[in-house]
Amino acid sequence: MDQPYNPQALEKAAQQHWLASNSFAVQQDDAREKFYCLAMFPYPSGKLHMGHVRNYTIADVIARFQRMQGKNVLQPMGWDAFGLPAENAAINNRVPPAQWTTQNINYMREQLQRLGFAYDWDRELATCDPRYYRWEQWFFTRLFEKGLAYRKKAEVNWCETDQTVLANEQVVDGCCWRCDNPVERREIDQWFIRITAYAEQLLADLDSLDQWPEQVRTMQRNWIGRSEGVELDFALPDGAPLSVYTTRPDTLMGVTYLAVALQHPLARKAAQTNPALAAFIESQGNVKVAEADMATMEKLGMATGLHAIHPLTGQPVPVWVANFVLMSYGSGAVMSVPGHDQRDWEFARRYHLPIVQVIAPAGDEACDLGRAAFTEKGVLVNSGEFDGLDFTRAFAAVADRLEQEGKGKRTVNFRLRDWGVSRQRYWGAPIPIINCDICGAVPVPAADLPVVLPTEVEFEGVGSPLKKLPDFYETSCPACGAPATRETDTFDTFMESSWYYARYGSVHNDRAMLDGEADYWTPVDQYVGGIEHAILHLLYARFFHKLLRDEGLVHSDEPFLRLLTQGMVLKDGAKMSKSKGNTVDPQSLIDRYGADTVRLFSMFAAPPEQSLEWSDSGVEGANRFLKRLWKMADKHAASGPAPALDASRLEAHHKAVRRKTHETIAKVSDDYGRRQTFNTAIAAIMELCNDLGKLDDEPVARAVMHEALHAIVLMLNPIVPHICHALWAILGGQGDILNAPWPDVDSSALARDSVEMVVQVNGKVRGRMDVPAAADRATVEALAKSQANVSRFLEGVNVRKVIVVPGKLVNIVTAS
RNA sequence: GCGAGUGUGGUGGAAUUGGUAUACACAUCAGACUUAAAAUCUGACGGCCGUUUAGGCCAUGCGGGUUCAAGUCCCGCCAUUCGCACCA
Repeated sequence: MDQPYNPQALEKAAQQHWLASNSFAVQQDDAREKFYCLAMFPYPSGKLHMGHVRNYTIADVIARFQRMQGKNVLQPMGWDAFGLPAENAAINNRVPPAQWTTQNINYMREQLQRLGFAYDWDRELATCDPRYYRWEQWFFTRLFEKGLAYRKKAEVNWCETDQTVLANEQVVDGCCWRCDNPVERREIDQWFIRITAYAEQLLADLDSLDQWPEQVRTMQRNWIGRSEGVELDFALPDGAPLSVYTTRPDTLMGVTYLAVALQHPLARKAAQTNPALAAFIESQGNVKVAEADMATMEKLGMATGLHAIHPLTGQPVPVWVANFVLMSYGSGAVMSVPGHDQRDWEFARRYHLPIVQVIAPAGDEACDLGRAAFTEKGVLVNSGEFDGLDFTRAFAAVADRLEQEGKGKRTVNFRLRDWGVSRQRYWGAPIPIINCDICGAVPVPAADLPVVLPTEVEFEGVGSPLKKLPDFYETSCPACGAPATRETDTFDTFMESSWYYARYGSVHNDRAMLDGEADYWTPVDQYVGGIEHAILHLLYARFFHKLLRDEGLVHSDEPFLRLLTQGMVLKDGAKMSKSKGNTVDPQSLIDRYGADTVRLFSMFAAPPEQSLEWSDSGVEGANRFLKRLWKMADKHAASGPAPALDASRLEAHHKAVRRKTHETIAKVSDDYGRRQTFNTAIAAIMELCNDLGKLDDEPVARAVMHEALHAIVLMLNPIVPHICHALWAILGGQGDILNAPWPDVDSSALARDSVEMVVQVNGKVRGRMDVPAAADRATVEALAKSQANVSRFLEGVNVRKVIVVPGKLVNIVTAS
């Protein structure tokens, strides 16, 4: 009795209770609805940062809320354990990546446990564990056998000094981040997975994801980038076709030059006999392999001296090499129409190439080719037989002509490229391929999996350690038995994060990748993670799910039914990062205020999808609220049992508090379940607490208070589970609050005798009035006009109309 | 460069379907308690004008538009954040 709020002690007690009761371990249970709640697993970088705390708190709130709805809730946790930072740490600290990673995992696991997240720790997994990645290796061999995995040459950022491939983030201003020497592009053999074969499905199924944020679906649609166009051939002097893809065949008669990528075979061939061109191509080779850099660099080109024949006019058109043409999109060559494409226009201006108008505005849009390209769709001019056609007809007419003459065909094209999964790095899952001089690339047989990554390695940062380990790479061909070499590239870490959600369901199964239990839990009902993963991770995981489905391992089309993308955590308006020196260590806050305060603040400070501005004084405010709540409940309990509530015998001011209680239950339920705006749920509970503080000590009031406190503790339990665990016991709650049912709204408590309405004159608020809830329109109107400050504005003017929004406002519109 | 967001008091934010702008909290100021401070409790708190009271005008990044009514819808800008395929 009269105990102060002691978060450190009560949080320890609650966590020990959960541990002793094995509270969060779950099994398949067909009697209840299942709910699979998942937050994106962390990379074990060292210690938790505020972004983690926010991410995992959001998911934990949802998981605990759903459990109180009576569902069978799975919430697992694991580690995205492979990746580049472990290699950097190995070089800097001379500690093997595996050891560094394991240490980090052990520390971060303790931090997560201290925050009280309701995880089924029995299902914990780490992607660097051979028991995990062996199934990924097996699955890759299945994809290989199905023709969905293949090898081709692709460009990487290469540092000649360090003899190593650099990630885009390791290239700074065109130079290596470590040795500062210029980086060059280099083509090497790499493994790819045919995501483009699933492009149509990945696009179409976005329509079914109606519980995803619209912005994420839009971004994925744009990323996939389906377009309908025409692939057509210009004829080179030797008769060979130069194939280009265009979405604007209506502008075909306006082509004044062609542009090919630096890597295009034609460019390479021309460079052999043209030293100036060779020098130009060479000079453009140090732009890093990133689309943003390609798109923002200065647009440069050079004529090859070659001309190709226009398929319809028969006229020769000059062929240029241009640094902005992407070899990876379409055929690596484009037809340029400077009159109607702004980039082509700028290039033509720079190099004095002709600009021809073939589209005229259909309406009154401005068109001045001396100032800019006209890029709208319009009506064809200067196009011979096609003159006068609009876009749709011109598209059809030109496409028909090309198809009839065998010079082109209608084509659907995607911006999406196949997924390159090879990494020339050590700390990743080995690609399970054996290279044999006789048989070529041969997948490692299932019986020989996993191909285990050696963890006792010397790590120097120059080249891959695997290439220095004959014990690892020397082997024999599984097909013919001849001496052969094991692949030393490892998988892109997106491979591991693309299917981990499914493996949690069958994490202990060492005979199969996934089983019936994984099928039971999938798809994930609620996925929570950073907005920065809106495209790549989420698209790869959607793709992988379809691959798993087509292998018969799961029986759904999509992995994540509902998605919540959380915003960044900022400090002083900037993203928290070590380099900016504006990080806040969650651990020190937990030590000082307890986990509940940290959880409460991160849920209260902003809606989950928006960025969150960190505030130390805001954390204190959250702590203050918990202290007040504790004191109020403790005082109430100390006064002995409250009398039973008799709703029919409440006075008006008691009735008002009870109405507030049930309005709050209704709002908070909606905020948790439908809106997922936890900040407004907390604000509503705070309002209710403020009202309760004004209640007197009469027995009737204590009954109202008792009902409200029970509801408050239940409603706050998902956010601050430790204090609620303790308060539940103090207030005499039945059983474990984890499993307590969510409070119900008593709709009879919501009834009102009168409502306040606003009165406007010409849209400006001029008064307020209490109106009987049952009043009809005429009564409301008359009452509004009789308000003193309203009638003042109505003197001597005619009322044109009166708008009544029942229960809200009256707007009296006067003739002006 | 392209794609997608965001912008409201001194600060974080609320306003859910076009209907009372600024809920809730932080900070600040004043009061109570205290020898004093902290903690706690109570109150004030967008700007300007008026003030005994009542009230009025302006304000949701900027400029237009639609509407009886716009933070919310439309058009055009500005600033800023995320992503751009080898960071995770």
